[in-house]
Amino acid sequence: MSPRTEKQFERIRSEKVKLITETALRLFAMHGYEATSVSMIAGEAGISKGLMYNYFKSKEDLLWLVTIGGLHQFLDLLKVEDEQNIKREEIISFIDGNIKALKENPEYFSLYFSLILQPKVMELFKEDMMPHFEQLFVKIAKYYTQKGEKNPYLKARYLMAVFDGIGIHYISDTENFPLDDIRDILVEQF
Amino acid sequence: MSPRTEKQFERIRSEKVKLITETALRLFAMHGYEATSVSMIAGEAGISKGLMYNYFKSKEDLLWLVTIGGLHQFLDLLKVEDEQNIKREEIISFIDGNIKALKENPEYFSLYFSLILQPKVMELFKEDMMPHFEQLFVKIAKYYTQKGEKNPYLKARYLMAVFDGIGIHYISDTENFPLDDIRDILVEQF
DNA sequence: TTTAACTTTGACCGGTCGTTCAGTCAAAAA
DNA sequence: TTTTTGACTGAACGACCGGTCAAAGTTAAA
Repeated sequence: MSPRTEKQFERIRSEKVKLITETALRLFAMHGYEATSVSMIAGEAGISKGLMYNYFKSKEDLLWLVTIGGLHQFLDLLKVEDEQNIKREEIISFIDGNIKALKENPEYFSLYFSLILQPKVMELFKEDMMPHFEQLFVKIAKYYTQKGEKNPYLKARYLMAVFDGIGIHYISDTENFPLDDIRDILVEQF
Repeated sequence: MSPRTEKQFERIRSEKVKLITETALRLFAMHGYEATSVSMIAGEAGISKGLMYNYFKSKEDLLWLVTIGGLHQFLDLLKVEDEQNIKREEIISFIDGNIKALKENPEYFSLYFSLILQPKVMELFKEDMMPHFEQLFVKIAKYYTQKGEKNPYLKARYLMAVFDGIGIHYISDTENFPLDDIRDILVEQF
C-alpha cells in the first residue's frame, strides 16, 4: 500500500529539516534575517525553493523554529535542579554552561543578539522568551539574597548584562577574545 | 546670476541632510538596516524617494554616513587629553561619558550593535572603526598597568565587554534597566 | 507492472526593492 | 519680466522578494 515505510519518510523528513534549519541559522547569523532570502537558504542547502515550503509554512516560521529550538537547547544547559538552596557550585556551573554554549553555538547567539536589538522583532519573541529568562533571573537573585548581598536583583541584572557583553565580544572577535581568562574573572567576581 | 546665494543653498542642504540622517538612524535602529527601505525613510522624512539620491549616492552610503558620524560623536565624548598619566578620575569620566552617550544616543548604539553582529557587514566597517577602538583599548590597558594590575590587557578587554553588555541590556529594556545603579557598580569595580 | 503516497522541482505570481532620470518648481538675480 | 539655478518630484526600470502550485520523480507494496 505505502510506497515507503513510515520510518523511511520520517528519516527523510527529519534529515531535511535538520539540513534546512542548520543552513538557515548559519546564513541568518552571517547576513541577518532580513538580508537572507529563502532562495539563498535553498541554494546553499542544495534543494529547491519550493521544497522549503513543504517543511516550513513561511520564512518567519523558519526563523521561529531556529530561534526557539536554540533557546531550549540553551536553557537546558543551565537548568538548576535544586530550587531551594542554590550553592556556589551551581553559579559556577551556570557560568561554565554559558561559556560552553557560547563556544558551541556562536551562530545561535549571534542571531539571538541581532534579534533582540530590533524592537519590532523583539516584541514578537518577548512573550515566549521572557518567562524563561525571568525564571533564570529570579534564581540568580535568590542566590545573592542567600549570600547576603545588599542588592541581589541589581547584582543579578548586572551578571546577565556582563554575560551578554562577553557573548557579543566573543562573537565579533572569536579568534582573539580570551574567553577562558574572562571566565576566570567571572568566577572570581560573581 | 545665481537664483539663491551659496549660503542659502548650503543651509537648505545641511538641513535636509540632517533630516534624512536622523530619520534613517531612527528607522535603521528600529527595524534594522535591511528591513528599512529607502521609500520608508523618504516617506517618514516627508520627501520624495528621488531626493534621497540627490543627497546620498546609495543606501549603503547613507548607512556609512550615519554610523561613522555617530562613531566620531561618540569618540569625542571619551577623549582623554593627558596621554602620559591616566588618572582614576579619567576612567570614571570615561564610564560616565559612556553612560551619558548611551542615554543620549540609544538609537546609534542599537544600530552599532546590530551591525557588528553581522560578519559580512562588520568586515566593511572594521578597518575604519578598529583603529579608534584600539587606541581606546590601549589607553585603558595603560591605566591598569599603572595601577599594578597583573593582566592589564585582559582587564581592559573585560571592561569593554561589560560596557557593551550593559549597552545591549539598556537598549532592549530601557525603561526598566537600572542604569545609574549599574554605573555605581562599574565605578566601584573598575 | 501498476498504483498509491509522498517528496521534489522550477516556472510563475504580485509586489517591493534600490536606483535612475526627464522634467517641474520656487525664488533670487538680471 | 525674464532668465538661471539647483532642489525636488514621481514614474519607470530591472532585479529579486516571499510564496504557490501543477507536474514530475521516487519507491515499495500490491
